[in-house]
Amino acid sequence: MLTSEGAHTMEQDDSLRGPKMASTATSGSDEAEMTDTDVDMEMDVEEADMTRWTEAEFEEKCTYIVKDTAWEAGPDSDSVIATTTTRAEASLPRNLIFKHPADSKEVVGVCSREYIPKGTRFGPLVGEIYTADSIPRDANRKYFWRIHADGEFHHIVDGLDETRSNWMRYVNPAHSATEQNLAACQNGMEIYFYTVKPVPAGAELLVWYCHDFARRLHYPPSGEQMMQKLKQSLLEVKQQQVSSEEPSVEVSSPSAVVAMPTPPKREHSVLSILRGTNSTSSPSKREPSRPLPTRPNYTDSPERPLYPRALYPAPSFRPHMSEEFLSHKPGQLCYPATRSPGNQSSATPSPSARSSPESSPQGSPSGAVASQASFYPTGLGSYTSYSSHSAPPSSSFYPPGAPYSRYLLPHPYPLPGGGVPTLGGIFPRMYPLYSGLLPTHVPLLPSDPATRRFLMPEPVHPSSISAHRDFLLPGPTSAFTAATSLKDKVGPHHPYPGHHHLHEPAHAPSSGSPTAGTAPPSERMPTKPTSALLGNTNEHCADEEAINLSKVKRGIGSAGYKALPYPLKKQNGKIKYECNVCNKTFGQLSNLKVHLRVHSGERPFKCQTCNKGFTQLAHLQKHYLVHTGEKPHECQVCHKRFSSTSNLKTHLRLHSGEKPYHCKLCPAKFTQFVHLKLHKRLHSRDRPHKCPHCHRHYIHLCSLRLHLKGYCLAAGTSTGSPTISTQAALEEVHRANEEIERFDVSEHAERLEQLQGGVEMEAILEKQVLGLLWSEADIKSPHFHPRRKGDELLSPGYGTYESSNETSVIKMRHSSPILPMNVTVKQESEDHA
DNA sequence: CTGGGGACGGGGCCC
DNA sequence: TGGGCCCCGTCCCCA
Repeated sequence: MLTSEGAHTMEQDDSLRGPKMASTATSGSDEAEMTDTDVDMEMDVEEADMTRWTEAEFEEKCTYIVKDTAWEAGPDSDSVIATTTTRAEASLPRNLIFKHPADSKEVVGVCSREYIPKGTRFGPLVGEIYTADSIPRDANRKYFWRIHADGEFHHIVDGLDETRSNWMRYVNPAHSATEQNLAACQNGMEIYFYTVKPVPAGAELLVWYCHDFARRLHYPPSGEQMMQKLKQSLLEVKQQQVSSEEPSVEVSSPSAVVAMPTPPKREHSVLSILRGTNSTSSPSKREPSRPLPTRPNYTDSPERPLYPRALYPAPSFRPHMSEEFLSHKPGQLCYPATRSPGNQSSATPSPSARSSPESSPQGSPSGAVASQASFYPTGLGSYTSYSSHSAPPSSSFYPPGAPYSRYLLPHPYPLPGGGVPTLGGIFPRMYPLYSGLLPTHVPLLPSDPATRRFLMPEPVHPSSISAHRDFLLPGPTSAFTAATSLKDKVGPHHPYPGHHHLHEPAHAPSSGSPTAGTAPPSERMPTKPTSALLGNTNEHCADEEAINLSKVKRGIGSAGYKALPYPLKKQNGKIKYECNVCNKTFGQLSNLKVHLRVHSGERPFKCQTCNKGFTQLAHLQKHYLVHTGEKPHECQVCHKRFSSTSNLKTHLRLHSGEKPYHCKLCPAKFTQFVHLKLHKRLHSRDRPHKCPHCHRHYIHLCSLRLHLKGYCLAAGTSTGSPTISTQAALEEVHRANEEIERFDVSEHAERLEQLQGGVEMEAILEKQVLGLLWSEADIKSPHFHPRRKGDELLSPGYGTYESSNETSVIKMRHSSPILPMNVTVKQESEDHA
């Protein structure tokens, strides 16, 4: 989608709109309760160079909180989730997505599903807690995170065990300040990751310590410096021809983890890495819980430098999202719940390459190169090959034309020059040290004001004001869609508000749903829509809300800051949620979310038997009766059975004799609307007198002439029609035409035509058919019922002209408001013609 | 053409 | 908030 012509559509722009936009909108809202200070603070976040922030500042100023997806099923639970995924994977917030290598479901990184604003907090990091005394002697320290209290070491949070840690363990370390988008901070006794820059959709989350944290651990303030440091060390080691049997140093205390420059035990020799060969040692020895995966070896060339994959990406390289992602199986995207335990065994080569900056960043170069996938000994210092690939533009996840490509709203994020990031442009960011070897002309992140403006346009809809950043309620698909109103997101070029959402496969239902039983384990019937991909529209857990942390901490009532992801209206004192596409309003947000699937085309509920998709689970469940043949609804009169209540109700009309669909042109009545529609065709046949301006045609010329006497909207002023400017006036004209139609099919028109009347006659006709309807004298009368049965609208000479529609009491006016129309039977409308 | 039924979409409301 | 249930409406097919 890099070449998509829609690269600059509003949707994309809007999708990248950040907190600044939202807060700006908020500040101008009537509903806004933000103080100037609040706004300033948020502006601070937007403008600030967060790399210099203290941990306290992160905690105080950052605006959004994204919590983990609830982990309700314990490891011993019988739930589907528990049996198919680990806690670490299941905890992934929905606005994030795992990165997988090809042909493997191993998690090798974490990417954003969509735009994530600057100042977003993830966490806290979850893992096993070790005190200085409880650290296992043989502990793998690659996922260690040190917690300090009062300047002293307090305990370790170990993210090694996927069943006891959360998704944050999978976040790869940042090579440099350029690519770093997360800063790890300790707030209280917890570790959090804060976005230090806006994260475009599809970008990989790459973390490095915040200043305070790094200083506390005696680490370089940036991954770049760490890289340089390690690179230098590596060269030294190389010169010394360190053997692969280099003894490792066991670290026996947490402090040693930090202070000691000695790396933990390695399995890969420096030599082997330099040769681009794998260590002969078994990966599983080193990483029992995460065996080495089998994956393409891009480093088998001895000529390749430390970043072989960066420099020599395979021609067929593409970011390794899940297979499902690439194969566009909506039901099996990288959703934690769909993961099977078996897949997890194919772990990445170096789990340490993951999220733990604590493990032993200061490890020796030998450690850094011990694994081809790990240039840093452990933790943040470890760089896996996969992490090197980092996050591609979202479009890279979806081949052009892929069914899901259109669901990625932020596709290629727009660039100032109108271009989009290319693969070549990605590598410099991923591999800053070697960026000189790759095209660097395409910036990847907005660093200049112009770009920022481009990526974060001002709000376009006043109602988006409500979607300020203080409280980000998850949108249909993501925690961050709430940051902007849906209307903003949709934009003029984007009729599908939910398209930026990935179809998130849902976990299988635990209930005895009729559809559940037939689906194979791998293709269980979803119980939750995706998207938000909408949203995954999806269907967000309450804990997935992004909350304005700063407001909360300031003790400001949350109610006044609750932002709504959709434009609001107040009707009769009740809040209504308005669809930005069709302007329909809904009393409940959930209804709107479901409704939005109509526009997005999202059909997250798929029948496993016939693969048909549905927007609602209930529809799928009803549909399934087709396959089972079940007809749960029985007619109590004839005991005939039906699959739906709707059809039973229609059927019951046969017994009751009810025919609610009346033809307005003749006495015909029907039990079903469709029958009325078909019937109506009869009335439209053999009408030779067609209006030259609109679709109407009449049996009699006099009817056409009457229609042309100011009642043809299409004719406009050329025929003397008044300019119709109000809805009420339109309705009046519409009803007038209905009256003309009724007259046209009546026998009175037949007789009138034979009279060959002149202009004077036509005037009389108009007055008779229409004029009386809105005579001021009659309007003034509260008892005016021109179409009341038995009334004679036409002069005695024309006999009685009576509409077949007895209840269509038309009350017209020239300027006074239209009186209510009593309709007791269902009438076909013009739209149905 | 009319009548009957099947299937499905959309939305409201309640929990 | 999201799921479940219910209802209405619509389209299609067939006798």
